Parts: sequence; C-alpha cells; structure tokens
Amino acid sequence: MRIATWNINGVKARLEALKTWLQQEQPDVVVLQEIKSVDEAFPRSEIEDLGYNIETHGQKSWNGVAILSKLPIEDVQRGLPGDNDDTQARLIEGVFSVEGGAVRVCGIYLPNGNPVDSEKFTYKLAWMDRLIAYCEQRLSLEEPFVLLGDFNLIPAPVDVHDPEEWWGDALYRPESLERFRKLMNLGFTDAIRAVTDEPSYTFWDFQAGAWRRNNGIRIDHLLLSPQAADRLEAAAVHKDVRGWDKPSDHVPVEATFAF
DNA sequence: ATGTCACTCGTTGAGTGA
Repeated sequence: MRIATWNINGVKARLEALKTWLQQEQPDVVVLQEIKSVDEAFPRSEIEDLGYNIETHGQKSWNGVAILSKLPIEDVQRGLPGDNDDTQARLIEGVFSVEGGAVRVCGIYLPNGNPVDSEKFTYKLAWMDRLIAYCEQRLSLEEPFVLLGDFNLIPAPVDVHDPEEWWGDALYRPESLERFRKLMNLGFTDAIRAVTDEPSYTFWDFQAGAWRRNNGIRIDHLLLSPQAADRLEAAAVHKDVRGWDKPSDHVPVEATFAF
C-alpha cells in the first residue's frame, strides 16, 4: 500500500497538477492539506473519475484537509479533539481495511505559528499539545497508524538550507521542537529518516528564487506507529513535482508498506 | 539586493495568510 501526503495550496488552483500526479503515481491513499475550499466546492467528480473515494474537512478561504483513497474510507474523524472553540479545519482521519487487519491514517495541517510574538504561536503550541494527547490514545491501540501531513516543523539542521537564518522562526525554535520531540518519543518512526540521511526538502518558498537556489526545508512528514514501521518498505519525496507548471510550494511525500 | 501565490470581497485592486 502506498500512502502519501501533499500540501496542495488550493485544490482548485492545482487541480491539473493533482490529477496528473494521481494518474502517474496511482497512490492508494493521499491526504491533502490547504485545500482552501469548502466541502461543497471540492472538485469531487474529477477526482472520483480517477478511481478515488473522497472525504473532506474544508472551510472557507484557508486551511482544509482531505483524504483521497482507492479503498473505502471507514471511521472518518474530522477535527482535533480537545478545544471546542477551535474552528480551523486541520485534521482528518480514516481507517482502511487491509489484509490481516486495518491501518489508521491521520492527515494533519499543523499551524504555522508565525509571527512568534502573536496568538498564532500560542495556538500552534496548544495544537501540538492536543496532538500529543490524541496520539497517545491512538498509539495505545497498538495498530498500524500513520500520522502524516504538513507539520510546519523543521526537525533538524539537515532539514533546512540555512539553519542560522531559520532559527527562531515558529517552524524551528525550542518550544516547537520540544513538542515535536515529545510527539516522536511516544514511539513514532520518521519514514523519510528511516530510509535516508540526506537532505530531503519538501517545501520551497515561492519567493526569492527559493526553488532555483534549492533553498528548501523539510516540513512534510510521515510518522509511523511501531506496527506501521514494521511494514515500511520504501519512502520518497517527489521533488520533481515542484518544477511542474503552476506548482504548489510543497511536494508530495509517500511511503510504501507491506500491507 | 530583490524576488510569490491563492483566496475573498466585490469589483478592475487591497487585505490576509503562508
């Protein structure tokens, strides 16, 4: 089974690239972030025509997440529990029946958090605290579980072209990293880091010639429960997609499993 | 040194968020 994440940065603006990539790669499950669409406006039929089931959790203008899958999507969960006042659409989860059991797939769009002297940063940290609590429960199920998406978090110096320039940003500073480490220490395996030590950027800003200069960062991740990590066969960043026409500023990241 | 995009409101650009 091939499971992928892609921050699409506007599903309607990127529909051609999305369709091309789905047809070319034929992933089994894809989670999207920043669909920037309400559920009613999601281009369902064009993606269904490619053989995918769709579940969305959208909102107007910003954020919004979705699951595309060739398999039926069961047990859909929308939104991160723990704060009834949080109206931002940033989490969608589904369960897929596979040979010998099931795999649970949770797609997230973790808050950016900039600027750090604003309530956006406190929201990011609180969201990460809630995510840790959520994952503690999920991991206690001791089943294949994949937490993937745009984490808006740079895990290590190798994951950023210029660590000194980025240090202090909401994506790369102590309060954010402390929570990411706490999340990882629940027992997750970083799929890309399980297969390579090389820089593996997943995002290049639209500005300042970032793509041309390869000024990237690695912020899109697939984190695997022990039961998922045991079945990991491969993982890859689809870097070439950043060079397509009308690209997103993020590229797809995928992992292949023996289930 | 500089450099971009999508979306909304509501209209021919400005404001916002990333």
